[in-house]
Amino acid sequence: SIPESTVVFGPGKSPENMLFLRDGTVRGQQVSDTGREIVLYRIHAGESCVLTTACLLAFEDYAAEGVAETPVEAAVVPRAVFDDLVAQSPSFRSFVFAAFSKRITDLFRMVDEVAFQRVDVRLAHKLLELAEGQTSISTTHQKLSVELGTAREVISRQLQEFQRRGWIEQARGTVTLLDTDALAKLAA
Amino acid sequence: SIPESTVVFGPGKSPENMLFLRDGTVRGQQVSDTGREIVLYRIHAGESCVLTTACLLAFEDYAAEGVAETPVEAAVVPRAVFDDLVAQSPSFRSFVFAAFSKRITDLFRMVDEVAFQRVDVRLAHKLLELAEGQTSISTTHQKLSVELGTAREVISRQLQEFQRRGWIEQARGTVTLLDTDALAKLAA
DNA sequence: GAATGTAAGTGACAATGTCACCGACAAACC
DNA sequence: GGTTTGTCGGTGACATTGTCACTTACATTC
Repeated sequence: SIPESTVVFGPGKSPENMLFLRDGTVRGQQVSDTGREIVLYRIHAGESCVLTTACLLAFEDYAAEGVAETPVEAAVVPRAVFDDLVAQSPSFRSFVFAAFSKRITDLFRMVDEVAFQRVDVRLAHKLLELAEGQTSISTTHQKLSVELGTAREVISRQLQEFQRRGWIEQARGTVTLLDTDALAKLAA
Repeated sequence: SIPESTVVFGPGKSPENMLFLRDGTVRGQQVSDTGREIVLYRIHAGESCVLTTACLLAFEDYAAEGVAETPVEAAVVPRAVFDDLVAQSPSFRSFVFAAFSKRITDLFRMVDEVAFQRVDVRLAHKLLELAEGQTSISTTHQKLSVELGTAREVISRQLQEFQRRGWIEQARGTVTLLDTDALAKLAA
C-alpha cells in the first residue's frame, strides 16, 4: 500500500522491484531544466509500472518521476521472478509486450500533440477527458498547464476565451462545462 | 536486402516479421494532419526494428513510418521464432528489453526537447550531431526542419542568425561549421 | 538559351511563451 | 472581529515561434 502523493520512482529513487497496480493511479511526469513540467502518461489498476521503471534503471540520469495520484495498492515483483515469468508464461509475455507497446504509442501521440497541435484544441480535449461525462472539473489553471506542458498564463487566456464564447464557466479551482458539443467540435 | 528510401513499416504496411539490422539505418518519423513531419528516432546496425513494428501492429491506426535511410541489410525473424527466443534465451531477453528501454527513454527526451527547448539550442545541437566531427553538412533547410519538427522558415531564420554571428557558412544544400565551440556553448 | 523544379529569402501576421507584476480569495492566526 | 499568509487567477509588454503568401536564386534538363 502506498499513500497518495508518494514518489514511486524518480531521480535517485530507482526501485529494485517491479510494481503491478491493483488499485489507484500513478502519474508519470517530467520536469525540465526551465522548471516547466508535463504529464507523460498515467498507469491505472491492472496495468504495470514495470516498464518505465525498468527503463529508467538502465538510463539513470533522468528527470522523470512517477507519483501516486491516489492511494495505491500494488503487487511487488522482484526482478528475478519477473524474468522467470517472462521466460515461462506466454500470456505474461504478451501482457508485458502489450504494456510496452501501449507506452510507446502513447509517447508517439504525445510528441505529435506537443509538436503539432494547437493549445486550444488540446485544452478542449483535456477538459472533456477530465470531465468524464460530468459537467464540473476540480482543477487549477496550473494543473492544466502541467497536463499540456504549457504555461499557466496560456491556460488562463484560453479558458477566458472559452468562457467568452459561453462554452464554460469558471470559479476558483473549478471549471464547469456548459457546451460540451462545442468543445468536442474544437477538439476534433 | 532493402534499397534506400524503402518504407519498412508505415500506415497500411505492417510487416509480419521482425527486422534486426545488420547494416544501414532506418529512420522512424511521423507525419501530422497539418503536413508537418518530425524524426522520432533512428535504428542503426546491431539494433532491432522489432519494437515499434510490434507496437504498431497492436495499434493500427497510426501515422508513423520507418524509412530506410541507407541501403539496409537486415535479418528477418518470424514472430514465432522471436517468441521462442524471448522464452529461451536470457541474453536475447535482455537485448529486447534494453531496446525497448532505449526507445522509451529516447521518446521521453524527444517530448522534453519539443516541449521545452528553444529552437536555436536544438538546431545547434543537431548541426553538431550531423557534422560528426566534420565541418561540412549536406542537407537542406527543409530536412533540418523535419529533424526538429519545426517549419522550414524557422530554420532559415536561425541559420541566418548563426551566419550573421560568423558561426556557420551556407551554400545551397550545405552548411559549413566555422565555430563549433560557439555552437556547442549554445547547445549546452 | 529556355523551361522546370528545388532551395532559400522575406515580410506580415497569428499563436504561444516569458516576465513581472497585481488583485482576489480562503484558511489560519491573533 | 481584523490580520497575515499562501494559493489562484488576471494582465500587459514583449520575445519567440509558426503560418502564409509570395519572391528570388540556383541547377538540371530539354
